[in-house]
Amino acid sequence: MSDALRTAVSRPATLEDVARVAGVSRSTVSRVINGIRNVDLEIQETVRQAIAATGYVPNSAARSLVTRRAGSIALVLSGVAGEVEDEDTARNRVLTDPFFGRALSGVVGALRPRGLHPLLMVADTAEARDQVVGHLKQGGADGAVLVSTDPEDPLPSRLVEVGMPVVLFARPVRPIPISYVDLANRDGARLAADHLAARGCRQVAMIGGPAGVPAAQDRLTGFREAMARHGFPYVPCIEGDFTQRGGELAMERLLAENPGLDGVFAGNDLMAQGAMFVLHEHGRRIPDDVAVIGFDDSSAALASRPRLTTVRQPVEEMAAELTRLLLARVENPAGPVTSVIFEPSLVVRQSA
Amino acid sequence: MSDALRTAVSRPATLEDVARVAGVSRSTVSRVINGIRNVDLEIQETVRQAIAATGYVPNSAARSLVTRRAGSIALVLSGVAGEVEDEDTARNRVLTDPFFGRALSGVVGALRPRGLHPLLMVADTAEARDQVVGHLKQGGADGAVLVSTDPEDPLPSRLVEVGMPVVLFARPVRPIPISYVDLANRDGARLAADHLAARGCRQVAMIGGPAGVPAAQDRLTGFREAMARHGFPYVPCIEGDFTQRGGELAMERLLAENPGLDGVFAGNDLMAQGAMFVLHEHGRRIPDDVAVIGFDDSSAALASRPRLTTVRQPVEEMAAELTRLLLARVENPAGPVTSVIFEPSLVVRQSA
DNA sequence: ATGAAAGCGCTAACAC
DNA sequence: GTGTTAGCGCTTTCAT
Repeated sequence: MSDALRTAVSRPATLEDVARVAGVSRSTVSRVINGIRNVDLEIQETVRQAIAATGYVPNSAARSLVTRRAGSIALVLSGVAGEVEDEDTARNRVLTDPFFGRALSGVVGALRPRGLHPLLMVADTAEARDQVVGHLKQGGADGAVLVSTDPEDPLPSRLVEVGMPVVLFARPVRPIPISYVDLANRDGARLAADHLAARGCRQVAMIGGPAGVPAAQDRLTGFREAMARHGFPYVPCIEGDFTQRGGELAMERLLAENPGLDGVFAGNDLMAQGAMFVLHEHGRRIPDDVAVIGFDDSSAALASRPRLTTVRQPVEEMAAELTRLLLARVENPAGPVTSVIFEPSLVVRQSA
Repeated sequence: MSDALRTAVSRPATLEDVARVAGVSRSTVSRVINGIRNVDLEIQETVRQAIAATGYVPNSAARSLVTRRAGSIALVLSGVAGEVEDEDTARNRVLTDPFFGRALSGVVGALRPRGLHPLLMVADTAEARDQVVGHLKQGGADGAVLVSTDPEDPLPSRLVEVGMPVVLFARPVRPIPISYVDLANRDGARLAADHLAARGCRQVAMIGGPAGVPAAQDRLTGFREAMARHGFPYVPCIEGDFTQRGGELAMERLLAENPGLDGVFAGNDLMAQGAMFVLHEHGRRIPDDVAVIGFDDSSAALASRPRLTTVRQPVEEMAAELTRLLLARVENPAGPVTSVIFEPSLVVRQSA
């Protein structure tokens, strides 16, 4: 094989190669590729053929270097504060959470039409957070969708400070200039309360999420407010940690303290599922003895028996909208900070 | 603000800036950053200070352009052939599958020490597959970890053909030169068979995975072989699709055809869970009337009552090893093609 | 041990 | 409408 030919085979084609084959200049080829008008139609065709003939694919590094666009965005899972668990277990739990899968699906769906893909980053330690910030500052991604499980997570503000386009899934604890999507959590809790009240429950309790999480607070507040309107001024609540096990523990305590309980509202489906297991163990029939309502409408809701009545959170749509918010910010970093609040709905199944 | 200062503030520092501040040349700074020896210790220190002072972060596009390394790898979920479902639903199902979360966790864990992050790509349509191939050829990633749900998926061979470093989760249907990790599925099935036989089950059946999937075939073969050794030459099997719903459907049929059934082995936990629901509905006690064994040891196994006895697949470790296999190939594309087979173990809980 | 200089492949002024 | 040219920020010979 001649040296010339060998080179032609092994080295990926460049714009220069295409230009030579088409008999035009680099710029013209570049224009055709980037869909810029002002190019003669015949020449366009010639160029296209040359591209096909050479098997040319634009080099993204070269393009990024000059456009200053990475052409990818980061999906950051942050604040996985592991106190008891080790790092691997914590990461595992978050990535296995059905909520995460749905969010991911929404992000991927919104990115697809633009030909983009998310860079997945897990920032569960201080070191990992630094790495994430570094990676983004390097231009590793054009922006970040942040899903933070820890309300005290410092990452959102840090990223905003360095001028990165960032958006947040859920309202930040402290007000910072950042776009976000969230659910009308109080409305969701009200839906649950109304349903329980309408069923005739007279002694209801709640299994709440971690006290520091705004969404958990809102759900508790909303639930208590609505129950108060129904004539039940006091609703006991035990704090859970959004895991099934947490739901089990909370339910045990709730049952011990309120044996006459006939309704439970859990801050998410996983905890509701745990609660149902415990109720079952204690011989309570669901929904006849105790009605149970969850939150999220995750896969866990359908994968439990009886099927879980739950407050649906349109996670996929929320994540998709959030991604579009980010993309808008990447296009125009000086644009307005927006937030979009979604409305929950009650999905009535068998548990209440 | 003066023009000069404004520039200094807004524009990220470059190697040149650092060099000027440190009073050395670009090359020297580059050497320090890349940890190349042959640099005077004092100068190294000066350079480090200059880096800190300027807040310099290397530009990854520029680096990639010259090194021809993207510094990221792709995690491709492929072959999500949706015939009944629409695209969104299919993507959702895969991303929400507990198996996926565990695999992702393993990949992330293996990448972290190298400071790398996975680019997540879902290739569920022919168009999406082209996009993935294009992205990789562009240099969007240095290699790909492929998790393929469809045995007929053309992506593995395509990627291998274009010379991309690729590795596969699970043995390819047709032999192609590709590194992979897999589980000793037949051994796993044998574990289940032995346990069921030891319990005294006399009429067992299986809910298999899709017939075209090698792992599903191996589990069926292994189960039948082992049961035959225990004196049960024929084991009925209904094919499921690895979803809970599929498990329910299969169990209904199995029960209709074999009312005297006292043991069921399901190809994965999700189907086992569905089977348990159906058995429960039909008044069968688990494990007293019918013993049930799943496969995977996914989160579903713990999230069911009774807790599922299952064949554990060390997905996280497998994914981590797979990632290391890929990294090795990226380092040395001419290196050997390797496959690593992991051993399953039986996790005995309550269902059998 | 350090510096000078040549690109990597592309886009975007700018000129024609 | 098309070509010429000047970089983008970095690594890497090659001199020194």
